[in-house]
Amino acid sequence: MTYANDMLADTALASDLRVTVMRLARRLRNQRADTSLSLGQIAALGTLDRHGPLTPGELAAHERVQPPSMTRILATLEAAGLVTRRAHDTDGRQVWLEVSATGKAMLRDDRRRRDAWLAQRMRDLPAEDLEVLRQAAAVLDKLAASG
Amino acid sequence: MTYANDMLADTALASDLRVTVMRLARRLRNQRADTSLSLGQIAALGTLDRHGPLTPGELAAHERVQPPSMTRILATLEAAGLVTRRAHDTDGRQVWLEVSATGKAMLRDDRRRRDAWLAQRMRDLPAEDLEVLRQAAAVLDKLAASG
DNA sequence: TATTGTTATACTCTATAACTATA
DNA sequence: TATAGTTATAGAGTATAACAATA
Repeated sequence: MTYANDMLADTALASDLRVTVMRLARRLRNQRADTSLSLGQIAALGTLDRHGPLTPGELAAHERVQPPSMTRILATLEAAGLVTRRAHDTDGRQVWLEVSATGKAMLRDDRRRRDAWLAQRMRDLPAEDLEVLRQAAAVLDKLAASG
Repeated sequence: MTYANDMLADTALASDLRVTVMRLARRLRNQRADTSLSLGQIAALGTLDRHGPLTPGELAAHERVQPPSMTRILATLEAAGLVTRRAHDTDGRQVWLEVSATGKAMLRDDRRRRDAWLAQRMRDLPAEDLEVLRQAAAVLDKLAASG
């Protein structure tokens, strides 16, 4: 196959890559820790952990859900002791949400299990494949961030 | 942590790669053609297209949903003229499902749009990055298929 | 009696609309 | 009046349980 910077070839590669990425993502998704939390709940918890204290409205915007949906998600997370709320400094209508120590531990555990699954499979790869993955991680990141 | 150094490095790479793959998959997923079909409906149609004539039960097993859920999905796909059914040869209880010409055209269009989005972004990458992606596609495929 | 597929019904998740409290 | 968050209610989507037709 002589690819060069041929547009047709790029489209074929894009097609292959898309199918491959989606397939691997499906495997990784199914590998989630067997907690009682839903995917949306885990996602909200993760976002709150990464982006520091947020108000319910900000968190809803981040997760691309409507405020009432976030209210429900938060009710579950608070009942499980994973998220705490504290008063806003200046605005009595708003609230600040934070991930509790329990919540942080849960996220760490969730990530650890997912990483372990992938790392286990990577151990079966030859060294040159690992080198390819190292370089690919950066390039895939560019793609995900672009546009 | 009593990991060997290379094992630690692999775990870190696994973590990076997992986050990256999931992020790109999310972008690709959101890039779907703006049809009235849901993700589950598109997935069922695609599976039926790839794996030839299937019975509702077989298709449900493939998609990891329960038979009643598949019944509902099929009702929508048939109403839209994307799937047809025909009598089983020997077993009167079973039915064979097939993707109609309209359904095949819809799938082609859906794939074309997704490929176009990714290919467009790949055009902004330097040649050496494309070479990395070419090699990575094969390696990622191994990972997705393993275990 | 077992199996394939459908219908009946319930649960989860998310949405829009209406409400309460602060600004 | 406008905004942040919650409560009320409705619409997808999938599940289990019960049922009809066939093996």
